[in-house]
Amino acid sequence: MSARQVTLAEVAKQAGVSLATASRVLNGSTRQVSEELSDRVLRTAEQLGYVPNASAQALARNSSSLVGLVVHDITDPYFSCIAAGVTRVAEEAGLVVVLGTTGRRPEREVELLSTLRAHRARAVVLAGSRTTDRASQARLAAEIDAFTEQGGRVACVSQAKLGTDTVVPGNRAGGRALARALAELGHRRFAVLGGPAELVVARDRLAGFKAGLADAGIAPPVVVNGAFTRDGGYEAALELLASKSRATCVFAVTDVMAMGAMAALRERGVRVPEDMSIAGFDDIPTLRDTVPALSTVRLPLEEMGEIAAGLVLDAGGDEARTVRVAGEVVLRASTGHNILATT
Amino acid sequence: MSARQVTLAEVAKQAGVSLATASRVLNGSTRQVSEELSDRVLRTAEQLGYVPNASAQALARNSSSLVGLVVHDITDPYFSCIAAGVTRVAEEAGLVVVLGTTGRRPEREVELLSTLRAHRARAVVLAGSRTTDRASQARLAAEIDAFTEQGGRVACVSQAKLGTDTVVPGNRAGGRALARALAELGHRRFAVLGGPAELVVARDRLAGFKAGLADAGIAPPVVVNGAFTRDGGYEAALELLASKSRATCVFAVTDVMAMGAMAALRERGVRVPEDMSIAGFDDIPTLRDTVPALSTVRLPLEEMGEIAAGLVLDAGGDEARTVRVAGEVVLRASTGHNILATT
DNA sequence: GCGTGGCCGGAAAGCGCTTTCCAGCGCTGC
DNA sequence: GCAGCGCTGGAAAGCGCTTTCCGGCCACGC
Repeated sequence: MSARQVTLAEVAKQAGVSLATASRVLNGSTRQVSEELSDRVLRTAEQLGYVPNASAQALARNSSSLVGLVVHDITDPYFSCIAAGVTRVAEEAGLVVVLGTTGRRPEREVELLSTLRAHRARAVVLAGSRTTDRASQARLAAEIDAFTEQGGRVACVSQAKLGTDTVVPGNRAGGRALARALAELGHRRFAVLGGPAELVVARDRLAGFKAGLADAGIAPPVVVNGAFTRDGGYEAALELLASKSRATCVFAVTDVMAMGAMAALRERGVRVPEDMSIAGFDDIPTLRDTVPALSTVRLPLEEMGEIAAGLVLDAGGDEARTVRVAGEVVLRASTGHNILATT
Repeated sequence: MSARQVTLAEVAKQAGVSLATASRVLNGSTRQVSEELSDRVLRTAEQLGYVPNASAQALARNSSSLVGLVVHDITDPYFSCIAAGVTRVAEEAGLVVVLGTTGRRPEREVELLSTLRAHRARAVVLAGSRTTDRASQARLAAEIDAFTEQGGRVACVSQAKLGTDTVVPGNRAGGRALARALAELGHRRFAVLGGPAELVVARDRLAGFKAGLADAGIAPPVVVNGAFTRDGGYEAALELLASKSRATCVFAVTDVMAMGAMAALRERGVRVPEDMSIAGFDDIPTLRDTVPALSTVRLPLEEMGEIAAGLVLDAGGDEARTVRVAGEVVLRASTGHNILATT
């Protein structure tokens, strides 16, 4: 088996031209080749089923057609939406997407970046969330530097890294707007199911939410932290219930967490929104059909992926660009009016 | 900027050894190198921040560390779960996953395979569903042949392609078991929201379901075809309602379609399960918290991805292996007893 | 004491492609 | 009529690595 691969040399020989000519025909260099030879080469290439060896090209050109995409968990709809945006843009540009998953371990992010560097990836989109841990931050920054030094470009989604292009969702503003909208529904006592304390995204959303409450002259919320996952939301909600909090409305910093929280409430016989209103963040498409429909802050996730890919693919100047995308509050059935509203 | 990349040659020179020795140290060849030199090389490599050029390695070794993964839509939880399984196994094996999305266009699948071939990918997992269209089948088969000829391995999920390893979920058996289980709830008139007629997966599930009904002595279901997506389910359900079918239970061949269908029913004021029972297929984890909880046939999606990756990564013999994974009927709240059950 | 292996280092030949450089040729312009 | 230019084709030098092959060294055995 394993009929050896057709090489450019074979095509050239078969077509009776030099290696150089064949190469020029088959990849559109700046140089012209007469139509006759060009035709001949094209035809023989076709006939022999020639496929260029991407590694050899990458080596000779010193640049590959790989684009990295680093996410925590491709199963999480948040990331898969972003991934969809990134792949669409990359594929249109004729590039190939390398998917790396970190499982939320910072060191894995560094490893992946290093691997991507080994492959001379042209660019990489970091979609994971930034943590506040100093040490891993520093290692990541070093790796990013190495990557850019080598000529690669890096863009981040939602984590402003020094010197990289970034797509920044309005986490803070979204949280704030949501808090106000919920206050307008008459709620006065809030709880928040926050993500891990060290996650910047979670902190921003929480901070915005608190600010919004303050705007409305409402006391700060009870905050229960949990993992940034469905189960995290579930556990945090149970904890909240156990704490006998008197909150009438709970904000889960993520739709996925909100789903977990709703499951917990349901199990405990707490009705949504009658007994408790709940809101999330992200507006995950897959979850739009749930009952009761989840109030949330909509983020254009796929578009964010596209923007990130766009940033990272067109060279751009030297300085880091930042694209802000706004979140839009969407109130649905999971949040009701609080009839008991007092001052 | 762009401090040029550290090469093996530089490391070797700096360490005062030959290129060969440096290479042997830094990638564990069969040959031994004295501890002294080895240490020296390791140290300088570390010091200089040496990262091997993967393209050059791939070229020299004539094999890369890339594994392809082809899906229709990474946003679809079905695929993202499989993707998670594949990436986990691949990353453990020190390989890098290239993600390609087809947008359900068969020709795109062929293109991707060809790109993967150009990159000398070591293996590829095809997770897309097979269609019955002759022409695209043939082109795909040709491309697969070319890929394997070149030494790459191919595995498919749920589509038995000639000569490739395959992970086959029990679509037929699952559909059949589901039909029987629903019949036992007393339902006698069924409808099916089938996927596109040319999708083998959809057909198998439908065929199994029909067989199950036949087992129970029940008349064949009304079948409405729609796209293999949430919207497809939504549309199909509307169409079903418009047809004034008297079905008391509807089977959507996919959980995602079932979600769309439930949305349609809800909009039309049809209660689930009181007025209409509904069941899906796949048991998508993200959808497990929906209300009413969806009855379905559970497939171990991540595991299927892992198995596929495992098949494609360990060489195996020459003949195609097939691993069957069973679906498990899970009845939840979306299917109720049919109290009006007659014969 | 010398022949014979076994080991380890290094030189060098690729891997398949790109790209520079040079040679040849037909034109134009004076 | 010839210098000079622009254009096309080919030879060849890499790109950074792996791996074969060879040569030198040491240890061992007779």
